[in-house]
Amino acid sequence: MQDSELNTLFAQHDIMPTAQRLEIARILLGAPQHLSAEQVMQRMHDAGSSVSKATVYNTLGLFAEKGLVRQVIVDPTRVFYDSTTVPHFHFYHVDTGSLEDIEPDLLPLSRLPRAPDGTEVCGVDVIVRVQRRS
Amino acid sequence: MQDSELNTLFAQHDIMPTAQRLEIARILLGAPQHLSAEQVMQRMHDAGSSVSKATVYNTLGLFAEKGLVRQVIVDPTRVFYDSTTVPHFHFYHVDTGSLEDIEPDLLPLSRLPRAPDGTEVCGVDVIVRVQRRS
DNA sequence: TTAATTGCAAACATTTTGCAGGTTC
DNA sequence: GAACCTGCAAAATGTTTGCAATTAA
Repeated sequence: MQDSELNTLFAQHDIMPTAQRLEIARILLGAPQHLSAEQVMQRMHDAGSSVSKATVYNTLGLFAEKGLVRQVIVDPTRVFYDSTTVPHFHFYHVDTGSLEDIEPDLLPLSRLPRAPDGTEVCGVDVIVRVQRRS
Repeated sequence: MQDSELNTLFAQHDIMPTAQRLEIARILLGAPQHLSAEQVMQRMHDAGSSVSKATVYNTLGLFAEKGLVRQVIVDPTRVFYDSTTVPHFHFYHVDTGSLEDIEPDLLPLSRLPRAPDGTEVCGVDVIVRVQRRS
């Protein structure tokens, strides 16, 4: 992804571009993937970039709030950030702690139930937990 | 639920019955509900029972492992324990942090995708997040 | 008596926050 | 110069663990 694209994306999502945010976006949005905050930090460190832990957490939180990435909650011990924001579902490999996208047409969620009175749906998560076959 | 029932249930799930475990089971299994560890502790405290935090956490973990209750992971800040173990799905009220069961026939998940090679499905979680209508 | 459970406090891991210093418009 | 961002360290949160004392088979 080019920096010009990223800048457009940031503008569309009302995010002020800074060096650290662009760096984090380059890592996370470079491919369809699911990374935890720690994994993002690790990759930045590997790439020789120096960003503080607080900034990584705050930036990922900001990205999620602004709709640039999606949080995936499958494990009480850490949040994953998903670079794919179009609706789709996940396999969660409980042995490895990794996420895998499910092709949307493989899991037809034909109709959603009506939301309870006074509420509206703001997200649907489907997680199929899988383990190594015994 | 009667103590004799609970004892049978414990035996079926290979759980050694102790006073604290029965107490926790009475609270959690008394109705279809979704409680966090802290909520269980609160209820025990309200009922005048004294059980340590560690025992509550360890007991809930044990119940989940033995299949007596189900963990529901919807919020990175806490795990809920669901007294209903038959397959079903959830509304999660993001405003209140509470869970509500979805009637199974209202959400037809007709066919699951095949699990990735070498893996088998060990659980399916569907969470419909809802918020107060704006 | 031997194994298992409990309770307390301390440890843990992830995430958030307060605040001083720096950057951007 | 006003508003915002960054980074460090400290705090907060939910959960787990080590270990001595207790309880159960």
